[in-house]
Amino acid sequence: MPELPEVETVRLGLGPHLEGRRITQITLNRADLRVPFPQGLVQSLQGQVVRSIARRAKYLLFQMSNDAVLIAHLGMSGTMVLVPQAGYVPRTHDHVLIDFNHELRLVFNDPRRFGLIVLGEASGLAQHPLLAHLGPEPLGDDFNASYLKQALGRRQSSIKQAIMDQAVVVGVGNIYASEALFRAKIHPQIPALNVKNPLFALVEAIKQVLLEAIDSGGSTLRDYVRSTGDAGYFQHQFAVYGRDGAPCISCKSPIQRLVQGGRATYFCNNCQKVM
DNA sequence: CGGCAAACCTGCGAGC
DNA sequence: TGCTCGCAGGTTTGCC
Repeated sequence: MPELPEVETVRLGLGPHLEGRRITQITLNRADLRVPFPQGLVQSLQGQVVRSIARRAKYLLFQMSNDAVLIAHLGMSGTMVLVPQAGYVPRTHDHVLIDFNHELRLVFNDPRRFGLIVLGEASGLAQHPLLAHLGPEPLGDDFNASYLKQALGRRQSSIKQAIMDQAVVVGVGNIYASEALFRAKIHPQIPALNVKNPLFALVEAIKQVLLEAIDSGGSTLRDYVRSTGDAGYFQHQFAVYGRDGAPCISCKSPIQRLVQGGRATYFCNNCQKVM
């Protein structure tokens, strides 16, 4: 499900409600998601106060008062929704419940179980195996055209697959890769090393589309909802994603669909020609 | 190291 | 109504 804008929307929704709150109870309704829940997960977190909720790439990082960090990933279909404990109605795939004082309950639901919840430590968190290999944040200053030029300089794979590689830049998934390439007028099948001047436009396109999507609360296609349970609405702004056969918003020629690395890519063959 | 297919898992819509 | 197939916001693994 979630790419950076969706994860960031969840983070922004959870932070004000959970920061400063104490975990009073944790319920694990199964033993694992993509990976087993760590031994000691409950003991490490129970009774601790959430100091802050951060995000790195598509990971949510709950910094606890005891230096433990709850690292959560929503996978393809995960959601984190806050509900009043009293009003909670169990649903299929509610795998983890985290209760806070003042009767708040954080519900982690994930039908496909591609998400994960593990533990890290605040000190040296960047060295955690899940985080160590990640590239720069797309909204930071260190993600810029000169960085991207050196990062892609020897890449034979397509530009679309390259920008979805979390070692190149984090947070860009299948939707926003297509959308950013459309905005930068770059054909998705061009080998990454062949993209020269448009790299500046691509950097700007990635930043813009992610920021606009965050402003819209993310994109809801199937599973994703905000921490309030409400849908995002950036899906109504898609220029190309899921629009194969429909007219390009710029030139009216039909949007094309192809498959790259097993993932659907949408693009305008007329507008996206830049090498 | 690079690139790519397959694997992980459930649900939904399309087509027969 | 009910089956099968294909497809879905991600990441890892194993094979060339």
